[in-house]
Amino acid sequence: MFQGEYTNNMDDKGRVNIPAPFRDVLQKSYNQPSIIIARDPQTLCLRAYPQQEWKRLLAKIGARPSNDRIVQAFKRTVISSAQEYCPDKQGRVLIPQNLRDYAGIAKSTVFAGSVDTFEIWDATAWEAQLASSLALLQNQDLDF
Amino acid sequence: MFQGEYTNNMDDKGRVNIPAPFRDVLQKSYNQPSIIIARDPQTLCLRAYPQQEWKRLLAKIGARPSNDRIVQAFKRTVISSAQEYCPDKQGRVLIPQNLRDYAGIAKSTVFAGSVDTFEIWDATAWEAQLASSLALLQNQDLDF
DNA sequence: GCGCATAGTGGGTAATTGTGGGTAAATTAT
DNA sequence: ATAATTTACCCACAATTACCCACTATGCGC
Repeated sequence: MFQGEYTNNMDDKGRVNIPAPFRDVLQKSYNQPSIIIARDPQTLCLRAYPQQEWKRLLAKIGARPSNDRIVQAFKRTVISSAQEYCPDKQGRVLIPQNLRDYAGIAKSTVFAGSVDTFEIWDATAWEAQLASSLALLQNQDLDF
Repeated sequence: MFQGEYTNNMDDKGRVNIPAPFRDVLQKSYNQPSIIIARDPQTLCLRAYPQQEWKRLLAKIGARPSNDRIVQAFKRTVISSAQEYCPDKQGRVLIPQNLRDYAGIAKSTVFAGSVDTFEIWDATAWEAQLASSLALLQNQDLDF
């Protein structure tokens, strides 16, 4: 399972290193080095899925009526952006321009574990998001 | 399955390159390089079907009573515009004028994967559509 | 403190993909 | 039938991406 937060730099070609611990999870828990990266529909970040988790998501979508507006919107935002990536020998993937734009990724990039997927953020956006997430939790009674 | 978003330029002759990953899917999953392109009845874009998926669609239409008004409208908009295209050696197809007009395609053209078909958009129209799809999803509780 | 291993970064080269344009065939109109 | 226009096919170039190698930085054990 994916956990932890890591910051890596995207180079001029648009490549970023997938944190080694995440690559380990892919290898050990999923026996598959490659991931599917797509837009996150709710927030301006990207989400990376191991193949198995991606298939699960597709199955959920497939179970719904295909003329559903939400399903259509989902296909247009998420499915359309999704692509499979296999890290190179150094553990990097090339994030295409449209996805970089969506998440506002300039250079400093944050990888955040999210149990069975992980998120990819622009470092600045990540900090802002973190602050607001904390603010939300502080006004809440948590039973865990 | 078709996924990912790609932007290619239509040249002066009206030809556009089908993104290589899509051609791969056609070859590997459908063993057939050619596609059927037709108007999308719901939005101002074109939809490309592998032969097999197109047949499936025709079967669905055939199952309905042929005097149904919806079926008639569907035939007049979609079926009438449909044509089979085989990419040339460079992977391009020539989109006829009437279809270009329908989708408002000028030059910059977006190909968006949509599981078992893919959509063809004018780049500007695509961006507008993407923005509204995102707006729709962000106000939604998604259970997937 | 020193060396080794691992993680991350930068850059060069070769292959693939995308683009522009020319010529021949085919289609349509005159 | 001939001319004009369009479409199909082919070749060459440009841009992008994948792949490979080398270097740096950091942590860990000795």
